[in-house]
Amino acid sequence: MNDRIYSISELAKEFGVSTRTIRFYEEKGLVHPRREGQKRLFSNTDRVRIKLILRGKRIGLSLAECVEIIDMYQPGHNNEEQLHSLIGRVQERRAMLLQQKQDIDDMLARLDEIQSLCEHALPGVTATPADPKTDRNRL
Amino acid sequence: MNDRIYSISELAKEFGVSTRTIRFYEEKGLVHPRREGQKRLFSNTDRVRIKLILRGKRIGLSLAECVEIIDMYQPGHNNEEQLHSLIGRVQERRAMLLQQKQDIDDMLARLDEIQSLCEHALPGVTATPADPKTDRNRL
DNA sequence: AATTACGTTTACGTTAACGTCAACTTGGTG
DNA sequence: CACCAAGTTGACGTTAACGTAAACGTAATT
Repeated sequence: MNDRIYSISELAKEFGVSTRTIRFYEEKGLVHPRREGQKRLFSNTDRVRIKLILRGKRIGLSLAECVEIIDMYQPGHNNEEQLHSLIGRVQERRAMLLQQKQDIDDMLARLDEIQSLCEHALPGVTATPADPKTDRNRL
Repeated sequence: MNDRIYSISELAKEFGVSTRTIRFYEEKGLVHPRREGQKRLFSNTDRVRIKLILRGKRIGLSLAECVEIIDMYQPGHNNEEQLHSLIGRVQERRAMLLQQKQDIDDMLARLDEIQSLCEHALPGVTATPADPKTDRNRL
């Protein structure tokens, strides 16, 4: 059941953040490590939450927004009224994410243009051989 | 050639930001409105730049990062050395954007799960009839 | 006993991206 | 003219998300 425990520096290293950051997340109630004396003991649940937070941050969500999404479905809180409002929030989020994907595609298109301009302006056209896995110009 | 001029409040309204925000963007050198006495006169170029900035912000870029992308290709600055480093930066950006798309897809998947859980927990399963244009569960 | 590694708390500092407010100018309108 | 709407320039305030530094605890190693 992957019930390892993790030290703070272990997680900090795994995710490439400072220990200060993780302590900050605890202050904000984003994770709830147990204590052994003073030492924090992080569960795998905590670890996953951190992972989700960082994923949210990468797409520009605030910490508050990350938590909102992470904690959206708390089983037990299942009153019919609440479920419907939850579905509403899910829909809103979905719309925002789709907008973001559109924005990203627009930017990728711009980058393609720029790169193309660069390569035309270069003497020996040294176009990287186009890795088929990532080539956005392929058919 | 779409060479209208725009007032600050006109642009503020169009993009749903405050005039303060636009003045702030000028302070930071993101736009360069001409002046008629004191009044700022925004060109269509300025308008497009603001649009691009807001697009960048939606996906979590800082203003500095937005400018970096917007101003990436300045024709004239075309020294071979610089073109290559520019292509490098373009590649980095592309990688980040692809990572973001992945993150967004992961989140959309989570949202799908949550919604599914909600709907199963509801008495009359009132699943919205699934618009085929946006239904992420379709085959 | 001293050093090293890892951890802790407390507290103040920092940066970005604006918001807010006050005091002023300018261009029309009744 | 009196007045209002829209604009201007400072200048200070604010929030989020950490960074940084000081001063200390604990456990293992030398």
